[in-house]
Amino acid sequence: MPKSAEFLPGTLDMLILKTLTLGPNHGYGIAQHIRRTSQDALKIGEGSLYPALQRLLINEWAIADWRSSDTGRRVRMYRITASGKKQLKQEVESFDGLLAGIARVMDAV
Amino acid sequence: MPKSAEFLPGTLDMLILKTLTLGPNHGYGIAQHIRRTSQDALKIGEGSLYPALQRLLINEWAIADWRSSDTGRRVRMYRITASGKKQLKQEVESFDGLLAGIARVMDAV
DNA sequence: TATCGATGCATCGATAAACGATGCCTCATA
DNA sequence: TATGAGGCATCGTTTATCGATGCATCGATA
Repeated sequence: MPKSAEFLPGTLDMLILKTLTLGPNHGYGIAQHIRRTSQDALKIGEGSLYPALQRLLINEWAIADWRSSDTGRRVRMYRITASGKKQLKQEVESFDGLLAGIARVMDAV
Repeated sequence: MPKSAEFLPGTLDMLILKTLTLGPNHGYGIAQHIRRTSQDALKIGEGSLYPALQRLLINEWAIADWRSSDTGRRVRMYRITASGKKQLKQEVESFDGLLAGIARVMDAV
């Protein structure tokens, strides 16, 4: 597993993909959205964020293009693909399954 | 994170500690209990199980002693400690917090 | 005008958890 | 007597995450 379980490892891609279903977004914006929406329960560092975004691109679960303002400020906008939506659905199903399993163990008497 | 997310990384110690609150148990028995109770959702391999048990011992969240039958069959029985129960409580709280955060993100519209 | 904090990109090395494979032993049963 | 289940454990590999670092833009404020 991860270096330290700051938050649940393995769920990052899912969270990012979910965020992208709300509309195209850029890295920093995605991280902010996750942090705010989770009410600070999930703080994703940049050292986790950008590698995760690379994974999404490599697997073609998202595409990206650069937007630059006239002043030279550049932003990389990510957009979820159809394949990404399929992947998200699978990850949610798998996550829910694991969660149900964990719940059964944790509730056992 | 882990080599592959066969099940949610970071939850293994919690699951084992929880299992031990049901009574002393040995490695194989713990794994069986988790598998059965989770209805096969969680299958923990031996390459994950024994290192996890070592962690519990090192942190003194559990203690262990060998039981051998007259024939020479040996079993290592694990027992949760008071410190282990405290740790379990903390892990459950942290887990629930993360879960709530994830839920908020995944339910966002 | 200089500085500071937020925004924004990205990489690097370290860490550690989980995994599959492997090896060895006992025991019951087919 | 071979097989499969029960039982212990280790080894090497993989991989995700993390903190630190580096660089640049921008608005506000001191």
